[in-house]
Amino acid sequence: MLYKPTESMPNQNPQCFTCQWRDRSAWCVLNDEDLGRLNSSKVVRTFQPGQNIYVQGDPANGVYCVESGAVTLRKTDENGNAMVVGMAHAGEAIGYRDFFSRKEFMATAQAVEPVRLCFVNRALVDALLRRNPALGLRFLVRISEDLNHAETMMLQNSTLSVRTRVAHLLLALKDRYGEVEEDGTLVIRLPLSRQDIASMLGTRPETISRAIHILEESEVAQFSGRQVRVADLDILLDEIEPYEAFVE
Amino acid sequence: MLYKPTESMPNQNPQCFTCQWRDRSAWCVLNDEDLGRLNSSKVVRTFQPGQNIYVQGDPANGVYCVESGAVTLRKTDENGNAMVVGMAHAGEAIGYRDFFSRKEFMATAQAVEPVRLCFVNRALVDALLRRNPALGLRFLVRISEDLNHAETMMLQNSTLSVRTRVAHLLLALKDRYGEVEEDGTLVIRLPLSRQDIASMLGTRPETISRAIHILEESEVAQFSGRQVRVADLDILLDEIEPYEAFVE
DNA sequence: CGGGGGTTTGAGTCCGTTCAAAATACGTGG
DNA sequence: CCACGTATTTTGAACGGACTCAAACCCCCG
Repeated sequence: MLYKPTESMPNQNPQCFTCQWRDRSAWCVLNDEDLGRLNSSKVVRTFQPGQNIYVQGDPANGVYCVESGAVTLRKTDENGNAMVVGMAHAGEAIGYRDFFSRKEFMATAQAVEPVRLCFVNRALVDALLRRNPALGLRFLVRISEDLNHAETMMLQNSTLSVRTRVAHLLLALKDRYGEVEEDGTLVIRLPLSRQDIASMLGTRPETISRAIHILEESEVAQFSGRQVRVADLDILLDEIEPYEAFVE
Repeated sequence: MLYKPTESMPNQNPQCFTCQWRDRSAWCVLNDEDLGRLNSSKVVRTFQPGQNIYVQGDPANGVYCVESGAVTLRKTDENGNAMVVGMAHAGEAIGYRDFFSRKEFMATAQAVEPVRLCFVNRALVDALLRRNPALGLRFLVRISEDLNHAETMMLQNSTLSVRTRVAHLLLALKDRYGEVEEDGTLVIRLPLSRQDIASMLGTRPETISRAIHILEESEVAQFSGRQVRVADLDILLDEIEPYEAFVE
């Protein structure tokens, strides 16, 4: 699978001032002067699907900011077990958790779509933090949300069936990767392979296949490759609310 | 079970300046003036085992700092499933994650030992953060470590057997709750009930009982109530390193 | 001595895993 | 454009670890 840079990445040298994510990213608190520093010091890099942006164990010498595409964050333990612990999409930063807590990355970031991102080195991040304390608070909010998300996933993984977890994942992906057709059908284009989905839900690819099979039999969703069609969103929602119509 | 306040909490009104955790807590970056503000505004509260310090859903209107005792952090989902997502011990802060990210607590904090802690209200935390940006960075490091820990637990819960997870937990608790006898035996006093251990490892109390039974049969550790005796630490370590002596 | 919550043990079941093979998708080279 | 080799996905069958339900046991306290 080859992607020509000119196709998916028309703008070869994006400017922070005109970045479409400027208002939503953590950097939005910067004034023009500091944004200028960021703009001139950042390094733009591109990655093809499957390529690693950084690897667990690498020195965490900066923060990355996704400009386009999607990224998985994968954690591996000493026995070689691996798991996708999160994703990052356009407009979001990655690597900041490790940047703040450790000297090295505690996860591997891998492109799942063609990715373009900006690298901000440690010296600059430190300088910006000193000049604008609000930036630190921004990251504080981000990481707090990440932590809440991680603990929510932990709870889900140990209390919910794989089938229900797949339903949860579909609902989480629908905002970013879904669109509604004229007849009301929700169509989601999965950014992840079955293997990655399995890894993300803490289970095996075979189990994901079976869960998908059951969801299709139950008329919840139709899968063909990475395309998912959900005719009735309410049926999908029923999957995650077991006791919905429970009347005392 | 009744605890007389005078027994476990001799010092009724601790001063931040003489706090034994002063150098280790996030507040260590404060200068004397700010520490004085903290000292005069903080509210000291005590809790008995089983009592809730705050409940999931409460407005997160401040940060708590554990002065003595131990606390569990328990998260509950909309179906009523609950899980212990973490613990906090003397010298550590709690509630800061929710304080920064949300308007309400995303977990319930419960005393598992008699607890004394200091409450710092939102206005003061905000003021201190403004006056000393380094305080924010301190919390940033803390939360980053929490996040790393949460993701590590996630990985463990979906790749390791309950038996191995119990071994991991013993090793994690030994630093704080263990002591070594003359003959080299490690004795750990568990701060948690079997129910809480199960909840912490994402499983059921019955499964914990069985895992403990097997660990005893395997001569890894002897359990009697909340006391655990580990004769040979290496045997316990073998539990968590499956491929230790693997030679190519 | 008699509750009552927590813990342990037992038996049966289920969900997810494992191992293996077949089917499908995909990128490459002819 | 089609044929081929490889990687991913799906399906099948058997196994196993953890769950559920239930009863017995314990220990702490009243």
